[in-house]
Amino acid sequence: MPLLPPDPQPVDPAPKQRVQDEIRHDIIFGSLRPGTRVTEAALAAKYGVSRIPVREALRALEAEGFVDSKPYAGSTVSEIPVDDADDLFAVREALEGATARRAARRASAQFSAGEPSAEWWKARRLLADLLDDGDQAVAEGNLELLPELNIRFHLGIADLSGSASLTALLRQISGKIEWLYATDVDHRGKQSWSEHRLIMAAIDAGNPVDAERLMAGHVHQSRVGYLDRFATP
Amino acid sequence: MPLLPPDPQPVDPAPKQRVQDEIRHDIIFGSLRPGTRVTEAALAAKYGVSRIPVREALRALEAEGFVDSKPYAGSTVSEIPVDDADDLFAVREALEGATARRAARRASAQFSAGEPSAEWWKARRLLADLLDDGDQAVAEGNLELLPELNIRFHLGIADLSGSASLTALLRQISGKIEWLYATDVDHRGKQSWSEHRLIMAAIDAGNPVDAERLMAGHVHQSRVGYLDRFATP
DNA sequence: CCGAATAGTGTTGTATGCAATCGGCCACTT
DNA sequence: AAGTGGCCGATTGCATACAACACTATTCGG
Repeated sequence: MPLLPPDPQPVDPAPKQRVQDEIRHDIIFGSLRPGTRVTEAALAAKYGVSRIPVREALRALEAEGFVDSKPYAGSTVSEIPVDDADDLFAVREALEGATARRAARRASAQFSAGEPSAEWWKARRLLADLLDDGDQAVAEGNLELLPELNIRFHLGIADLSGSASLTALLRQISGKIEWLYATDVDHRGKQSWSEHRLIMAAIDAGNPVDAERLMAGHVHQSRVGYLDRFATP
Repeated sequence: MPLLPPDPQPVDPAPKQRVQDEIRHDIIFGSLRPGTRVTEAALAAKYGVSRIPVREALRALEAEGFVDSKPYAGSTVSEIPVDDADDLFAVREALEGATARRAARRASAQFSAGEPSAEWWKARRLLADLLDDGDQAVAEGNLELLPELNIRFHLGIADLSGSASLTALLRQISGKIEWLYATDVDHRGKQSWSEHRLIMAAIDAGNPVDAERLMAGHVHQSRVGYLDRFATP
């Protein structure tokens, strides 16, 4: 019986990154509940890779605060930091106010210096698509898509700010905050999403003051909304 | 010539952690300048371990924002985020205000509920030693010891707050901020260090309001001092 | 019957080897 | 001579193999 050619499967571009994103997604939105014990071997089998990529993914997720590891003892999914909710939102307000302000500054700088750079256009284009996707989701009532789109929008703004260190911080904190909403599926409605276009407009207009104010207010609204819902004072 | 017995060296307790701390220390304080290309093999040889612990350390440092890695292309030391200085300080004010406040709350909670837990005592003890070491360094004029002690004090307060997620965030941001001071050896003087005892006292007194106010003011002072020195408006 | 030392099992930590990929150099073409 | 294509060294990504350690259960002594 003739063997088929070795492996015409589409080559997996980056196993480690894929594994890391999958596990994080499963923790934030899905199946991996806090306290669950996760072993490298099990995850390796689940994703069809060896332990090494899984190890690296777990280390990264540990740095992001989603799993706790003890040497030779294994890893477990962290507890959702509900007690830190208010503080996390406070830090996020400061952080996202800064990213929005810087994004607006950078936008005007890009245009005043001739043609914007390629990477700027790429980031801006991504945001345009995200806004469209979100609007479509709202129009069709697919509110369950919003949490993921929401993260990506805010990270997109951070990218546009051009600050790697602020983006890294936001990546860490926004994941946690989205995690807080884990049990609440359609927690933020159409109102919250529509504010994104206002923020985007302020950035495009190169208006740092409005961009920061709108973003801080936007974040503050979700903070208040969260605390109203899950009052843990 | 007779061979010595195999390896009477004191056993290395945690190579990966040690390597990671060493590299980060070299980046923040020492020899590894931004833009330097770091290869796994070279670091492995330097620290006498195989590539795997080095890999994991580099991944962690990448998550912390100290190195940039591209797949199959290698890693380089990141640029010092001088442009983000003001924003990083702003975020840090919000963050450390929160940790100090929570540390004070937790302190009173520990004592009101009978005997404090063992881990609380351990963290508190560490801070006591740090404060003594810092005072001694100031008294003897060893100001070059202060940056490292400073990081550890602030992280110690975060530990005392009992919030893992806030501690993780601070770990990331405080490293960057100390990095900003890299070129300036004795940047903060005796005044700044002495404020630490005031903060500690407010926490021990279980006074969240004072703890937050003092800590925020303390951080704000270093922010102002930094911007005065390296004005990049 | 109970406590403590101990062997067993499972999991992580590290080392080595090989394959995939990137960057630069050189010959070749136009 | 400048641009272009392909080859080669260097480096990382991953898989397999083994060693070190933590946790559990079992057994032995009291």
